[in-house]
Amino acid sequence: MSSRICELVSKSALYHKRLMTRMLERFDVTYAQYQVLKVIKQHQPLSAKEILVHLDTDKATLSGVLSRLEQRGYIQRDRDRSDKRVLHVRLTRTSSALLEAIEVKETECTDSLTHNIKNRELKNFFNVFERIINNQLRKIDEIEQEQRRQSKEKENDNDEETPL
Amino acid sequence: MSSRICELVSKSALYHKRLMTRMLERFDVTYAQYQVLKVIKQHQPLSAKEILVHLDTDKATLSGVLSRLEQRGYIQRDRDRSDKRVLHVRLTRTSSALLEAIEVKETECTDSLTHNIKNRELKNFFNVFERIINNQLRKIDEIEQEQRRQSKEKENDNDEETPL
DNA sequence: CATATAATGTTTGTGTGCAACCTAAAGAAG
DNA sequence: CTTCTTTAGGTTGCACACAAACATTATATG
Repeated sequence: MSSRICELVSKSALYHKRLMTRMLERFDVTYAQYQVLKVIKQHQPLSAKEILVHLDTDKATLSGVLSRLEQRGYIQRDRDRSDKRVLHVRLTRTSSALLEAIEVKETECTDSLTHNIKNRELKNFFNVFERIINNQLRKIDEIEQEQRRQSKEKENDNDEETPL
Repeated sequence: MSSRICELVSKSALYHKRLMTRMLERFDVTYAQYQVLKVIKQHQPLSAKEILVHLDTDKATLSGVLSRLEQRGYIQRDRDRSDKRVLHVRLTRTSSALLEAIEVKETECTDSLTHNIKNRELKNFFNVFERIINNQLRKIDEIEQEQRRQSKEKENDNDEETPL
């Protein structure tokens, strides 16, 4: 029965991505790009690191997405003058207008997901879902610690063979 | 509020994939590969097309995964003698044994997701989730039809310019 | 039989997702 | 000032998602 959760979550995430991709097709923007653009819009100007805080993705992935967005003229990347490591990312006029149009379509899509679901049902749904997600996080932690222990043991074994 | 669904679904799917990836790390198998192996185990021997029925993925992706699985000696691919287009895919001894071990770990992971959730709560959760997924599918259909109408119109426009 | 069409897989190209490594700049310690 | 460490971001390599084009083999149809 528990494995049913994984099926539903995976399937639903797949469909969500598919829906967004279809919706974004005619705007010629990918879902990942749109998510980044939204964050930029809400907080611009901001650095790459700040974008990451809002997105649960990876800096390597983000770097690629930003490159493509800049190439297409959707964003501007400038270095900070006092600290030349950090970026200042902001939208261009083109993308600001584009985002307005997309956001309308997006709410249309997300709203359609709940039209036959009562408020009370939804509330319980969220409640259980959040507990499940916490369980996921806990289990991930548990496994990562397990791995760390094992690799530390291996490291110690190596130290014995090749000491300082 | 509806957009909260998308957040939770995306986040949970991400965590699920992360959990499975961590769990599979020491078996040196990716999550996609494991999913394919599981389907093969349950129905072997079977064709690539039949694998796709059980997986909601793409034939191009599957082709790559199967190549890698074959390279590592986890599966065997033979052509059907009477219809040389179709494959007969089956596990090797190595992977059969491996799968047994992995499946134990997997149930351990999935079971941990529900340990603090009552049966009734879970039942309601599934019920709502399934309705949401249906709504997702409906909306995807709606958008795909919209796109088809638009591309058909464009096609007609082209026909007027370049008739037979 | 010959040609058109359909079915099964593979290949190719673009965009992620993610780990591992690299660079340049900033800060800290001596 | 010099060296060590940390930080922001970029690059590389591998696997996958997915669209589109392709090859091969079957099948339908004239």
